[in-house]
Amino acid sequence: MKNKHILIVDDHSLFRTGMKMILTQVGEAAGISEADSIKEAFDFCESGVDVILLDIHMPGLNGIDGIKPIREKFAKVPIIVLSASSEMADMRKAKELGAAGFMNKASQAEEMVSSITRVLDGKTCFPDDLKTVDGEASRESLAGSLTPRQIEVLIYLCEGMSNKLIARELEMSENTVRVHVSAILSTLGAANRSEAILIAQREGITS
Amino acid sequence: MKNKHILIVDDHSLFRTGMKMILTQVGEAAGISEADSIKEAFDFCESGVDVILLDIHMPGLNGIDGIKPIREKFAKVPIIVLSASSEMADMRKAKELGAAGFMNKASQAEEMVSSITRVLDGKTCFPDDLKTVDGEASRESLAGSLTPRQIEVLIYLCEGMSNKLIARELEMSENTVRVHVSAILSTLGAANRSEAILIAQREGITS
DNA sequence: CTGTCTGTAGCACAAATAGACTAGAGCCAA
DNA sequence: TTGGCTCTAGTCTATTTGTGCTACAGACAG
Repeated sequence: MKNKHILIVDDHSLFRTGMKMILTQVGEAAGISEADSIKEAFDFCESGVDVILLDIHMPGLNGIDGIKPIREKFAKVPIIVLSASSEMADMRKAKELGAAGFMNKASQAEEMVSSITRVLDGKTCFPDDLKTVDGEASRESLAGSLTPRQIEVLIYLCEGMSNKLIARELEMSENTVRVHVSAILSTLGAANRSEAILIAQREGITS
Repeated sequence: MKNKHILIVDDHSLFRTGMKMILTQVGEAAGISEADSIKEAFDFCESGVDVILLDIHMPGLNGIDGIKPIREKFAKVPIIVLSASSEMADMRKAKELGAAGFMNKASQAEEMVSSITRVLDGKTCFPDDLKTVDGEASRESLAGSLTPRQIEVLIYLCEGMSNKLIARELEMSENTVRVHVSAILSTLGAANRSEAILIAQREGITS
């Protein structure tokens, strides 16, 4: 775990602190960064990290929907999904979307460290129960049919921001934001941005 | 906080670790114990603690269900309820059951420490919305400052409906809907209807 | 190499939204 | 009865939003 940079993405600062403690004590990681949202996580990814610990339940855009855009933009960085509830559905979804591992927040510290080590070694790490991703294939999530950039826009959209503000935030023109928003509305089947927020939330974003 | 014994009850070991870190760094507490269930918490109570930090969501006996028995057996020990979700219902329930405080797990460390200090001083500590006592008056924070008609409009607003649709639904002119929506935005401190939806959801106004 | 997809951005137009006004009708408490 | 509040409805702007186009560059697959 030496010379590795770890990014912890969780909206609970105390969890981040606890995680950081464990890692500094045991792992001698080169660096540990903390982000409290997908949005912020992107910024850290830009400056380079070796593994991401991503909480699955966060306000705004769900962690599970954050996997895809991160994977596509920073393909080399493995993601370990964290969850408080060991729901099979969450695990399977995380695996399908390209996560490298899945950890329950209630796990023992040693267990977590070994999982992270495994993933840093290029392996994957899922609970035993998850043997196969069998034919059922679970219905495609709506977020899955959005492009990475659209999801980024959706993140800000879901915070109630105007097109102008989103444009400033993502450093693109307002026109471009509109194109993305239009595409999002069409994909989600929403009549307006308010409905888009509600649909995004219903599809697992605030649950 | 000196000479005080703090008990952390949470099934997530990392959260306990993070909490413990914060407390040892800042608080010079005399002792910090960790329990991962209500059952175990009882054992620690026997040997005497000064305040209990109790997670509301735990496997087995729920935290919220654990408040009452602990209060009855160890009436002197104040309980601060911890939750990942700042649900108004949870807060209210915790208060009714005799908790001395309520903290969101996503709070900043300083905020948590000051909450604990308050409670150790014999005070209570609930989020502002709930601070005004009187049971039913507590809910009246934001929703109470809206007129009945405004709340009706807000309900449809929160379904993502346009002014035109709301007007049709409530059988009033679109102009009137606008007046109500304007008043709602102003009262809630929202910049636009999307923000109004988010605020209304957070405050539990429409639930 | 040739499409296709994605992200970017522009233009134009219609619709929706937000804010600042005025103003009347009805209700209720001081 | 008066004053205040709510609900209603209107006008008038200014801004935002949503849609339909075109266009180009980069990535990627066939």
